[in-house]
Amino acid sequence: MGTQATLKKISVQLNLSISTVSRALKNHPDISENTKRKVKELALLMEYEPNAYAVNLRTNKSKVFGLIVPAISNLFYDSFIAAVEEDARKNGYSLIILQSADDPLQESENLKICKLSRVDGVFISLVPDSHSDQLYTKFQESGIPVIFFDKVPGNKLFDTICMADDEAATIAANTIIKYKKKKVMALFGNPELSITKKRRDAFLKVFKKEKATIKVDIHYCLSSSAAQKVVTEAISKKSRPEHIFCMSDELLIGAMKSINQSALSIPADISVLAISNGFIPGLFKPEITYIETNGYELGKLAIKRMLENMENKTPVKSIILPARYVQGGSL
Amino acid sequence: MGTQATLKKISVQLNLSISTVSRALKNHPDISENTKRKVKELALLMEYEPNAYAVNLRTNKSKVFGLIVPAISNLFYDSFIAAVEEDARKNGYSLIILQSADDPLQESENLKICKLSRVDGVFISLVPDSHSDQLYTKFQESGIPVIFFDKVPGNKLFDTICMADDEAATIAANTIIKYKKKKVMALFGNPELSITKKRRDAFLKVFKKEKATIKVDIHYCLSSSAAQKVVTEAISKKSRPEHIFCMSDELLIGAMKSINQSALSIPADISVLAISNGFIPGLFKPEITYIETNGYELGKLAIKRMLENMENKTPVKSIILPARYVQGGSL
DNA sequence: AACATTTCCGCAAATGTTTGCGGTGGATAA
DNA sequence: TTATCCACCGCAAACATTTGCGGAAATGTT
Repeated sequence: MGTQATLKKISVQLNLSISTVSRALKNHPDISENTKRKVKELALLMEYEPNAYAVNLRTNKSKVFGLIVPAISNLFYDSFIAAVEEDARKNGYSLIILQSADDPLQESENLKICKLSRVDGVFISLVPDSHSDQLYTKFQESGIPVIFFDKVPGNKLFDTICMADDEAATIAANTIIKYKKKKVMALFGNPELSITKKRRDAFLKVFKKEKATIKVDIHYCLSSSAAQKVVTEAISKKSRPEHIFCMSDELLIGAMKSINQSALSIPADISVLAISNGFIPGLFKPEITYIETNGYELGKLAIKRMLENMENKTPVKSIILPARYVQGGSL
Repeated sequence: MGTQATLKKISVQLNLSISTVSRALKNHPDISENTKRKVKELALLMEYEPNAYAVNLRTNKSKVFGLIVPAISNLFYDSFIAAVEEDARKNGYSLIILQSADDPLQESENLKICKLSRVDGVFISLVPDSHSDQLYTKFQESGIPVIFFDKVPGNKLFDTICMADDEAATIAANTIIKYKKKKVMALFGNPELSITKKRRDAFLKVFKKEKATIKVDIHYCLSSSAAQKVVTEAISKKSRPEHIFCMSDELLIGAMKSINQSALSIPADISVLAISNGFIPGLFKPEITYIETNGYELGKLAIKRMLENMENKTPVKSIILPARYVQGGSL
């Protein structure tokens, strides 16, 4: 602490100016090989490390990205974060991670923290009822790229990276039809979220064509336990659903807890299909058939896009990750 | 970007000195209420925000903690991170998160990144075969607290926060004995890890007293799929185990996949007990009985300890979070 | 020998804040 | 009146780095 090496200390030792030392360490062509060597040797010896604060102040760059998610402890987000972190580090960037706890105020707070710590870019997945519009537009205006993923704003004014939500939901619906299920229970998340709307609309659109021979019951559940509750209720009735569709891992977990507590067996008594990150479905017996939403790949795309933006500002873009059908034994 | 508010700009507008503006915003007693008011008003109007880089440079503090884990995408670590993040933010700190990918080199890299970005403190869970000793001792020496959690160094020279590993393993062993299981298969993780050693030793110690009436087969598995493999092999033999113990969620998942693919039913044919974070066991049917290792609570303890260290340096301390037995239906 | 060019390096400003110290003007006390 | 004190404020250094510009010495060119 007391004896941190600085450019100045090196320069004094070698009877050079600070600027020469600085340039020597950066291989500036103005400096002779000889002094470069001497400087570098001493720098190594003194364990010199550039003071990030000073560099940041001078260059007005921090080499840090902000990453805001509703929650870290989530199978989708944690793999997303993992992917972003990997490639960020490879490119000399660090990640400040903030969680909004599904609270719009918290989210605004987090955006402000990003602003204060002057990050070079922001990744964000919005909470329901987000009202942080002015905050992130201000980022954009001041030239700091904001990349939205998963839960994105409705309009087309920003960089967004999403799953192919409609494609996934369409695949799901078509699969259900293909298996000739007539009584379908469909579990969706918070209806305020664009992701929910997209999946629901695409899902229903497919069934609209089926001339009402199929009964589709939509339920909106805000949590895993909520899903468990409605499923328990539904399967206890005599006219219980033949099939349960879950738009997320969270809902799938709730549904499966309910089914596991019942006497019903999958897929004989009731079949199950989900949109999922892929980890959870493999834990059940039988393994659940799902349409994959790959958080890791989404993260890779997001950081790639961010690095592009670091290079040179490109026009706003919407990236969509295609869906993939993974066969299990639940349907 | 071009028009960021600074102390200087405010001071020019009001015909004051920079220092007066600075002090006014900080409620320094030297400044009159009148000027304070004027300064604050203008600051608000101009949307002044202190330049973090400059503050850091001047004060030599960053209000940032580094957090290094083997992997983010992990049910234990992500809840740990979530807990730390919550309380860090409440106290004005941000979190830089780095993953070591079970690679000692990566881990050293991460420590260096923490050093370069001059974090105010470090949380770290070590990878197997970690050789970053010099790195983190250097942190300590330069007055930057390092708090180890979960996977900690063997010696007692550092702040550590762990589960009550021996207690958990002891409870597990005693439970197995209580249920009169005679052929036990025990799955442990990487034997190089102190956490594995602690759990294994405590586990075996209990059985040592049982005069060899119980057969305990220890297996070390480095991954979920490795666990799946050894379990599949074991239960296919005619003298298959009556019970499977898993020291972690990861191993439990592998074991359960194997059992689910077999015709064996739990707990009739084979019983299961795990040490777990608590999320995974609830997904199976029947729910798995487990001894809880609570990542979230561990995180709360870790950040609390860190904040204590920020206040004033206290002597090295080892904190242990007691274990809790949670009854499921698998035993 | 005079001039031009290259090679190598230092000066000083600039980034935005914090903070020790000193200074001014006015009120109060002796 | 002079000394004392307080309330209020500014000067300037310091934090460590980057970078435009200019300049001296060495080398090359006529």
